[in-house]
Amino acid sequence: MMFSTKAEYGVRVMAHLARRELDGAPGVSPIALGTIAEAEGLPLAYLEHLVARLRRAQLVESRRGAHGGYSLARAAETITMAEVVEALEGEIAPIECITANADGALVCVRDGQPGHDPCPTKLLWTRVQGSIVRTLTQMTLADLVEPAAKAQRRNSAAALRSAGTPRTNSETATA
Amino acid sequence: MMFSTKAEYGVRVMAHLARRELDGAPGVSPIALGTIAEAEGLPLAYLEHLVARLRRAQLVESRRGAHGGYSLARAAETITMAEVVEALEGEIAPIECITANADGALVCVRDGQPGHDPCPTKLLWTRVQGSIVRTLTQMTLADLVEPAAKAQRRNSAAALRSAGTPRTNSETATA
DNA sequence: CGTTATCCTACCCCTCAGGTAGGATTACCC
DNA sequence: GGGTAATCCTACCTGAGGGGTAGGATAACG
Repeated sequence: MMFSTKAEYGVRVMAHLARRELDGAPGVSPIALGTIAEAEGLPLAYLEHLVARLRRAQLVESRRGAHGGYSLARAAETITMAEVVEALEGEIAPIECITANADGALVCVRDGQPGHDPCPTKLLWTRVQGSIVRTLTQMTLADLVEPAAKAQRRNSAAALRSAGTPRTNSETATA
Repeated sequence: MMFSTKAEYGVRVMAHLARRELDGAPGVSPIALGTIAEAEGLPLAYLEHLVARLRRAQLVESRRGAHGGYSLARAAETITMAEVVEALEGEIAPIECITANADGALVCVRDGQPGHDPCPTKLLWTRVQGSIVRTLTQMTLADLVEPAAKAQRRNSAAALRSAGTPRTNSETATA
């Protein structure tokens, strides 16, 4: 596996927060981490570390003390999965030598040594990196949660209006 | 970094073999690993492990004894980078729970537990996996080596025919 | 003031990446 | 056939990092 469980668990926490934000009142009370840990079946003490990264990246906000907890720092539609994964895992790069300088240009650390062409393999890794980052950037937290929330609304409200909601294309799993 | 140096080094070995195949006579003597190790500045003993994986995946062929070495098992145009990376790193999956069953369909190991929707995050990881595999599959070893070989021919033969070779699009680095 | 939560620091175990070492085997060449 | 140059194979080592635990300090309710 290429991403650790940091990304997996952390994304689940973010999804949990986003889902709550769709259901409940918008600015209402934050969710305690213990609640999320229990619901997702993940160890609380470990989630604390992950959520600390999310907080430092200003993706979640915290309220301390009794009735404290976490909530999204911004609307789910404005949070890209690239931000989330990067906050959890660190910079996204397929291998060490590929890095992205300020805005998007991919460079190989061995560039500028005129002796040899930049590693001929650079072409490969830059493409891989580009495709990963593009995929992660195109998808927002809201995209992740929407289908589930829609299904839930369909179940709980039992077809208040059975037709009409336009089909989003976000469930067509890319094979 | 998401791929280890196994992928990085191994790809460089494959590129080295492919480049030699373009230059020299096609079916000529194989290249000793020591030669490659020296040229690429990589430890021989470690490359032996990597090339063993490539051999088991039938991507390279070996000849033992004096004047032995390695050569590509197939033409570079028919070897996709997905094969190479997978031989070196094992199955390509962004996280543990996502795997690809026989032919391309991506499944989450937690699918089929009807209690909860398959992890809502599945949508994210399947997309990431898809984009990585797609990128890796679309590119062949020949694509990697062609630009370098072209530049080299341009330098050494000093414009035998200065025009005519149709432009391949493989150098447009995706930003 | 007690309770409930976030915060922070330190530690721990185990796997695996990354590499070394040393020998067995095979094939060429003189 | 014997030296020699290569692949092959197994075992081992070391450090870093993943995946947690533990315990307490701090803050906000009531």
